[in-house]
Amino acid sequence: MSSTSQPRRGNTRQRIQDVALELFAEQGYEKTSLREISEKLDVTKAALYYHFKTKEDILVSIFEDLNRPVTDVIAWGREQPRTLETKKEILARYSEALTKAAPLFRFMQENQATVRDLSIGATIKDRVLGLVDLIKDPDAPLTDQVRCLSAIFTLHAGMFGLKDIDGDAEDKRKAVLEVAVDLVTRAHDPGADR
Amino acid sequence: MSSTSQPRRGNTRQRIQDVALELFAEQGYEKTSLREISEKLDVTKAALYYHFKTKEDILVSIFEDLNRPVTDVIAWGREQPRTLETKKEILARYSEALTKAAPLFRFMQENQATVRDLSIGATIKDRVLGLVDLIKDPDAPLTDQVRCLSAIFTLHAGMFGLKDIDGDAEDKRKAVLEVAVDLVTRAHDPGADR
Amino acid sequence: MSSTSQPRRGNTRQRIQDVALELFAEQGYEKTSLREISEKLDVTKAALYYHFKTKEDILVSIFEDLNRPVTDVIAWGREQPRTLETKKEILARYSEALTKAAPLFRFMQENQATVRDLSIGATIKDRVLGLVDLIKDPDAPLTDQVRCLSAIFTLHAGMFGLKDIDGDAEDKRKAVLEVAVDLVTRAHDPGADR
Amino acid sequence: MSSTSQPRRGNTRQRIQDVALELFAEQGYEKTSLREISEKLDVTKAALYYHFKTKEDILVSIFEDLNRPVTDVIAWGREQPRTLETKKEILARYSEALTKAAPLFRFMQENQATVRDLSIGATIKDRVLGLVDLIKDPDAPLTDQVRCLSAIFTLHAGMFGLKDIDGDAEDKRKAVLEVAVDLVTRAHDPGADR
DNA sequence: GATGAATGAGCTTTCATTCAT
DNA sequence: CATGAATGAAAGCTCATTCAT
Repeated sequence: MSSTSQPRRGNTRQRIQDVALELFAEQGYEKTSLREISEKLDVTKAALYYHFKTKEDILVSIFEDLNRPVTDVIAWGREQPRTLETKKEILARYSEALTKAAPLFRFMQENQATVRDLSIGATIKDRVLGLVDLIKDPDAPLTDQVRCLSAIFTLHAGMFGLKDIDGDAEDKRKAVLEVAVDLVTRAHDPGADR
Repeated sequence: MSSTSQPRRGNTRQRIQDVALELFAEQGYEKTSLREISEKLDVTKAALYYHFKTKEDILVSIFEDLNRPVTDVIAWGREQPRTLETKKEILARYSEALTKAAPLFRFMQENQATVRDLSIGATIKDRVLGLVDLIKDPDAPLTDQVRCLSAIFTLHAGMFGLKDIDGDAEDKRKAVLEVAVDLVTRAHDPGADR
Repeated sequence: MSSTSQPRRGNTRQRIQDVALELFAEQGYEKTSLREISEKLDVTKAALYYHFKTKEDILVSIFEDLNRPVTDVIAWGREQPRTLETKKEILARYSEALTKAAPLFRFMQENQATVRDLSIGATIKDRVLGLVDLIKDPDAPLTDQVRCLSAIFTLHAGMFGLKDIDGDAEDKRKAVLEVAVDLVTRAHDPGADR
Repeated sequence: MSSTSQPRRGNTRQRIQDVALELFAEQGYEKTSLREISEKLDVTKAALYYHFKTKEDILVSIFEDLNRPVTDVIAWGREQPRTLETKKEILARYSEALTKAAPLFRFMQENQATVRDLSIGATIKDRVLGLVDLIKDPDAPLTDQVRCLSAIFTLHAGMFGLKDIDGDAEDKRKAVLEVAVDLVTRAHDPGADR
């Protein structure tokens, strides 16, 4: 009586999150139905409702779990002096955080319209804005402010836009980080090399 | 004779496209129903089907109309010498094209997951790749290739990521373009100032 | 100015009937839409409404045109003496009428449920009953009455049920007729060869 | 505890099949909507989709359940010697099978055009052809092959074509069977009484 | 003799969600 | 810890039909 069936431990909640994220990232949030998730898990739809209150709640819980590292980076950044060194370190940590929870961030990137008016929407926006604020100087020339924004978006873009360039994944990540760091450096210390 | 039950003018097709794009951009493709579109136009859903074969077809038709300028930029770029001047001009033209059809590109940015497996998905990917190819040198160091990618994505990001920075819209556009040009310049002529 | 387009004569009504019957027989009445008919004819749906009042009206008109021969057979039969010779002749004429308007009768055979509550439904039933009445003797033993019914249905079945038997179409028709005649003969003159 | 809002018994699936078959037979497949079925059952349309994947699936499930006896007759026939006795027995068993699932077969008879391109279409054709093959000799004269076909169609026709002849239902069935047997007998042993 | 534009009703299907067991 | 059965709402889509031009 202990064969064929699933690993009967209390890890169902986790499994739901895993499968859900996989499908959300692959197909988008709206196009993924609870039926699909439950079938892939070989449980009933009702089982999902035992573990989560709504479909949105599944996504929120995933987000809350995986977004922690990013929150941490921001929290950490807020307590550091606003030096160039700090900014570089923020980028490095953010890059790493993104990489670790790549499927979630890919999902968020590709489902902005959906995510925007879900409850996490505001959170996400705040997060990115918080990051940018740590890096850019509101009194700097517009161009330099754009550079900082661009640095963050470069990290984002680096996660998906490089599939068609060949090279080792880690190498690519480093190159992306380097470009971002470069942008922020130029923004931080304008005139340095122009 | 200009009131109640407006006299079926011949511009319905255009009006459908306008309203649809507006709603698609605002709420996302999936969350915009044909009922919503038709109600806003004060026609029946069936009327939409007189003008378009499917919901997707509405989007495709909008895309085909508004994407033309971008196609043109790529076509033009392909026939120019691959000089730095050309690259700058491409960025400038692309920036302008994006601005002119901002709602469409905002929509595409925020609905990537959806758009990906619609029929226009491939077209879009090709378009961006085509642009990047015009700008980057496949034999350049990875970092410089990333710079080119980053330049394009900076233009994209500039359309929505700057709402929280104040300043005149046109000023911002120029700043964004300047950063993009700078990135490409550094990629084109590496070592210049490092 | 007289090339590419359709044979611009006033034969549209006829062409509609032809195409409609073809599609009705092929796909069934309900599954054939007016859009399909009009597209195949390269006219608009509205054009169909110029020539016919409703979809049903198209079918009715076809029926009225093609059913005439059968009506004639019955009318003729009613004025003949009720001899075996007459019955044989009725079967022969009916067989011929069926063959000539095969698509219509195939259609009616395969769409009984539909046709039943169309306005022609009653007509059709009357027609078959009328035929059977000409052939069977209401006072004959049940078995012989069934033989007469069977004779008629054999003619019907012969139109479609023989596709998997090989042989010349006309040969098959004759064989079918022979069996039908035989059935009626046995019913007419019971005990003859038993 | 037996009134209002009946206590969701476990027989809903069966009830759906019953009501569906009733309506399909009465009005035809296309003209019967799921709304109609669900209203007659006092459940929602969505409930139907809990039990069946599609409208077609409802029909298929009915067919699979009720067609079994016919399949059995053919299977049985295939293992018997091809004697006249066997053939008679096949007809008898087939007649009985038809009678027991009369509504289904009435439906199939009257909705051939519809059923033809549903997934059961091929099955049905094979079934009739299988039966005919058990009875007719492919080397016999064409007329005798027709007799066999006619025998089978006589059984079919007997189910609906006799409503206007009075007499006890079982008597009529026997008469029909007798005529069919007679046809096959004459086909099996040609020349006997001609 | 036809078309262009539209409608109203209806269809099959899908979805997130609920709740008694 | 989960299921079986069901719901209410809505979606995308198709159809026969109408009517001014």
